[in-house]
Amino acid sequence: MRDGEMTEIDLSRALLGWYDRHARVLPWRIGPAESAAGQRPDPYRVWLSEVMLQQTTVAAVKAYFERFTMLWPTVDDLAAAPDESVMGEWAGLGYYARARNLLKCARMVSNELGGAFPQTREGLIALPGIGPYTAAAIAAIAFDEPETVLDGNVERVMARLFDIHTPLPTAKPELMTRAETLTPRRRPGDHAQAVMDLGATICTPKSPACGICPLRDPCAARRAGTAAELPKKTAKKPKPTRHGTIYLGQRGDGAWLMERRPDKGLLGGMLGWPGSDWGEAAVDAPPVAADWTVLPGEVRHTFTHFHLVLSVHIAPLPLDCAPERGFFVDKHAFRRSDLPTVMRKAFDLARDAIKDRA
DNA sequence: GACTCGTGGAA
DNA sequence: TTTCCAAGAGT
Repeated sequence: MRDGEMTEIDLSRALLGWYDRHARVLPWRIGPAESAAGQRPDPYRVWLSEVMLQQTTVAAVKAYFERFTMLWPTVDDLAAAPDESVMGEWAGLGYYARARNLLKCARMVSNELGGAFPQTREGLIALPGIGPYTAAAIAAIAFDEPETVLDGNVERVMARLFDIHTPLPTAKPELMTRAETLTPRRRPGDHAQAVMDLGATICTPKSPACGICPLRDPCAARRAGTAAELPKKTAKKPKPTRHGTIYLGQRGDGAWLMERRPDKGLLGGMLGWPGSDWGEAAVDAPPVAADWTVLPGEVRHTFTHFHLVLSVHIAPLPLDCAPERGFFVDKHAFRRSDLPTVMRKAFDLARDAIKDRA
């Protein structure tokens, strides 16, 4: 079949037919049969999943989604939760501004909107943490509004389907236009999820499974043999390496000296160990005078835009210790799982060193 | 438009 | 080991 013989309606129909048979079963979804029959998923669960899924894999999100909905089944429950609880439960998932905005958004919906999410893209995008993609996704999936989502999956599928070689992000408007032409008036929510499922399971970044793709016939890139090299992307800058020092001090009663990081910036709002700034070289900056010991080895961690090497120092602290910065977290209140990953790595290094010494 | 902002799995 | 990258948003 040639390109011109398949209309947008044909493409959309082929995709929905595939979705009806192969839709992934996910905790925040209803099935395609229920959706086609007019049922809708819980907007709270759709919103929560979409925020968690921003730049994050389905595999990583599942456990967090289950835990959040167990602790806070409704948006009102989440709105009433203490900041530290939500940040602690988000720890390890990354991009912590999402958690801060999640709480802001939940409290706006609960306190100002009567606990009901806006049903339109315009209403949703006005809320914190909800951008162009997420607003369209919630409107389409939760309310079956005829909105078009454009995420990494959709970009890849469109670039291949229409053999577009313009590099991202320049190509975004063009890809959006293409995606819009495929969005059907019936079942736009299922259509959105169908394109994303296709991108996640068939039209994958590396070695796409074109042989079993429902759109293999109309796909221009497959015909041209360029599918695997699309979409084109502009080259990224190399990551510099930064160095720093952090301090794990433990009082005789087992309490740890910790600090809450400021809301703005890296790991904003998260619990962590006090330390130096991170720069060209590691500098000494203990939070309190004590007998600090440098641990052998180091913590290595890579963030989005730099590598980090941390020197870890430990010290026993007196019961009457009065540090300039931070506060003590009681031995029984301390939870490793409340920490972002880089802070967990430092804790593990210190824990092992203390264990080996004993 | 350019930067910032996490993490873990796959190749 | 390094690179890529996953349902992006905020500044």
